[in-house]
Amino acid sequence: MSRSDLPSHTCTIARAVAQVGDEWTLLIVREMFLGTRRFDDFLRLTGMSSHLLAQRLKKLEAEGVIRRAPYLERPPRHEYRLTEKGRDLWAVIIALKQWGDAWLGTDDIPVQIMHKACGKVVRPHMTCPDCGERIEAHDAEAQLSRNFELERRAARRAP
Amino acid sequence: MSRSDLPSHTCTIARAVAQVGDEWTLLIVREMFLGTRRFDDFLRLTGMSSHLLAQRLKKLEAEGVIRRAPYLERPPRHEYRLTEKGRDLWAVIIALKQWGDAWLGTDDIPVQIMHKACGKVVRPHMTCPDCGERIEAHDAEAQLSRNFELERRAARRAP
DNA sequence: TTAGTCAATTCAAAATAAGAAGTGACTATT
DNA sequence: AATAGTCACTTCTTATTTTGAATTGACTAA
Repeated sequence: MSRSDLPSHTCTIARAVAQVGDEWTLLIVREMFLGTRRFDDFLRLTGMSSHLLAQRLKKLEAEGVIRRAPYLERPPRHEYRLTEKGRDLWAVIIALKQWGDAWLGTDDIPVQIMHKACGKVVRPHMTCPDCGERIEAHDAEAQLSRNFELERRAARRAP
Repeated sequence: MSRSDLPSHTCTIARAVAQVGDEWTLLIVREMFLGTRRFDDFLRLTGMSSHLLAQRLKKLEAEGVIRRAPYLERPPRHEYRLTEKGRDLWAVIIALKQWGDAWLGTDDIPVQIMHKACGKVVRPHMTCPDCGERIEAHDAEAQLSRNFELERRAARRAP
């Protein structure tokens, strides 16, 4: 069985994790939501090495999460911006933030979210779109597709 | 400036990322939400190496995200379960799932979420707790604390 | 002329991960 | 009783990544 045949890779969670489930990548995406656009700023604000930053930016661009936008022709300069696919990662970053605030925070909450429509600082949470109630782990049950279920059964049998 | 002084580490998002922002760790947590509890099952269902699995489980236990629960004394056997802190990662995993379904999915959605209260399969999303509206990236504005803002300004100046 | 900015690339050394094999305490099967 | 199998790991060697420092090239500002 090859790596990509594993049930972990049929799963869209696993595929998402393969694209953005990496320490530096998530920090880059956080920076983008805070408005950072330039190579040197990413470097200084995250503390990562330039080598790795260049690599990650290339990967994210190839995946369509960010795009390079030239802002100067001579010398060639450009900035990095989130694509729509990238902006859609907002919920992931916010979920991490809420968890961090709840379990790893101190008295100071470094980043707060203001809902433009309300004008208020809020703590967004996961909601059922059907009944409008907040959903957490114990309110939900995971249902596996037939396909996925079969793959997992096979994987558990064969080592 | 030492690594832990970087503004990336004052930030609760960065701290969350340091604890769980890693490919294999996120896959382990996903497995736990799917009900997996035993070493060998994690191995087979994720495809990771036993070395790395043992290491990650140790780290997650040390951080209080999971706990070892003995279920047999002789031979000593135990399983791994999420703690409350671990279960609180649900929103992170679901946010990743929604993103994966939207941007990396095929026709088959491998994992669906059923809201127990409704009995319906739903796609949870981030909501403003104040007005109850769905929130996405463009509806929100990040506000940095005075402290965090100052740290970032310093980091941008000093390379 | 010298220093500085920006967006990288290059290179050696250190850290981490992969993959295979082995371990120890059992249970189940022949 | 001997052999095979399960579970939860650990150990080992080899390969891959990451770090950290230095360098590059096309400019601008003092």
